[in-house]
Amino acid sequence: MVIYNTLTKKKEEFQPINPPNVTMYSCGPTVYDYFHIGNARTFIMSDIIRRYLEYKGYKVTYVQNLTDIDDKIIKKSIEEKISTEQVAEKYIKAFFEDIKKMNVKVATKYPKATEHIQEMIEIIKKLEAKGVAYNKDGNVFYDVSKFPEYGKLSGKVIDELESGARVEVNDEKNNPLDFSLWKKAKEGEPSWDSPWGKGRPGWHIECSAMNLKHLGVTTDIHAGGNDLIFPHHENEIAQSEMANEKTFVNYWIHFGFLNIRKEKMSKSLGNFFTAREVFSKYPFGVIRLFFSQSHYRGPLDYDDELLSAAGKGLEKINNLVYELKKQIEKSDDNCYSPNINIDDYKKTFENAMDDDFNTPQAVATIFDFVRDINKELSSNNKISKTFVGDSINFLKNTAQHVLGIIDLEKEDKSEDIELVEDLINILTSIRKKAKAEKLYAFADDIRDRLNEIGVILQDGKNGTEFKIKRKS
RNA sequence: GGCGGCGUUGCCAAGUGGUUUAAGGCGAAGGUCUGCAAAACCUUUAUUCAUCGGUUCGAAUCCGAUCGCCGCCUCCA
Repeated sequence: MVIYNTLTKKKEEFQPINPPNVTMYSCGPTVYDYFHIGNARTFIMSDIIRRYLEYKGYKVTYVQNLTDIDDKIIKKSIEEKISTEQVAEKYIKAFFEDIKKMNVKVATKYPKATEHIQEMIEIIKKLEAKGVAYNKDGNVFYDVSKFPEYGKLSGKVIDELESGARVEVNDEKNNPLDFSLWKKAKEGEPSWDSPWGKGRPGWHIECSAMNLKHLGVTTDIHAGGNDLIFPHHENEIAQSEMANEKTFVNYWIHFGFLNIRKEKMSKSLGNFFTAREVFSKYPFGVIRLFFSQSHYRGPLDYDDELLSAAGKGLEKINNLVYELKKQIEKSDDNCYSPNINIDDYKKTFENAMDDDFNTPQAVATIFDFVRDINKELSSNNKISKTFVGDSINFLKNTAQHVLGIIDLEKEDKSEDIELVEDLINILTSIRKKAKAEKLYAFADDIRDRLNEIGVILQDGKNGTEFKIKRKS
């Protein structure tokens, strides 16, 4: 399996430090607001990578942090006249609701910044002792010039950054590129005691601390959006590698942006949709399929037309799932067994995913499979039970467990459903009589009205079948 | 100004030296099935990969130039 590593700008063979264990860190949200659908893309693609590693048999420790103290949270708490804790609590709750809707697997741990203040202080102390950090009246900064490899992730050169047009001016820093490790508390702000006085941590230090505590000195995989490469991840490397004197992360994975009309979706541009709006409009399978149909590193345009195209595609997969589930009940192993080797599809799927998580190709394999199975289904009445079972398992292992676009268990029948089915059967038998007497208008009326409430009637060779259209 | 990415059919999107006269999805056209539909299946839908040059026996894939689009360098997934 190869992974494209931002650090080396190359695809590299994936070699975990301690197989079959894999440690993976995914940059989580700052909980000051609902996250948008662009954030959702990185959370979902990160989830798919994690799921595929598990599919491959790795034991993944997957950590996603929650940034629950920072400038934006403080700003929000002032605006809403509530505490920063209350702001964080509200949006952490929303975060969990949202990722559940997105069918994102729960991480091993969701550490919070405010629960790691002591660990952060320890790292800063180390950096200070090594002369890499300096204290200016209670503000502690990292001296970028002391880390010779600064810029190795982003490909930036310190000298050129300094002459650039957009470097922040801050009189307290020795060098404009130096960044905050510890921020001195301002009047009324939440703060913690530290050797440098009351204050709160800078943004980057939390990830260094949580990685160290929950995943160890060197992490196998660290993932996040493209915009975190610089300065966030660059700074994490600088802090961690200076403090620990070991490689911080072996494989850096970065996700492309979700754009709107070719422009980056962002809070500041105001061109965003929250994940919760989008996920209440489309089922998770549609959105996850949409994301899976393009590569994680590339940009992707958000567009309702494209979402509904993905919806049609998903329906195709779900139709087959429905058909297979029906078949398995009535078939046995005396039935015809198609000359199709499901392992071939499995291999193709794995080859695609092994190549830097090429989900578009993996999805293409699933569609090939769907077409080929449908072909068998349309030319043969009954397929052997083993084959149907294997087909279901293929879809379960790929589309469900790895991509998370379908859910085979979801349709488990309840008693109410049985009653509904009996009622529909009564209606279809009445309709059958009407058709026999060529009362087509009457028959169509039954079909149309059932269709309106989501019950689809389909007349086939063996009589009328029905399916209940799933809402999500 | 520095750094990086991208430009493939009507739309989305894989492919990055020969197995590709370019996968898959959506759309469109025709057909099978049907009382009519729906679903499903079959056929068709890029001799061409922004443009122009070059390297090579061979390029969408490598090199150079040009045009266009986007991102990072400030919080940002």
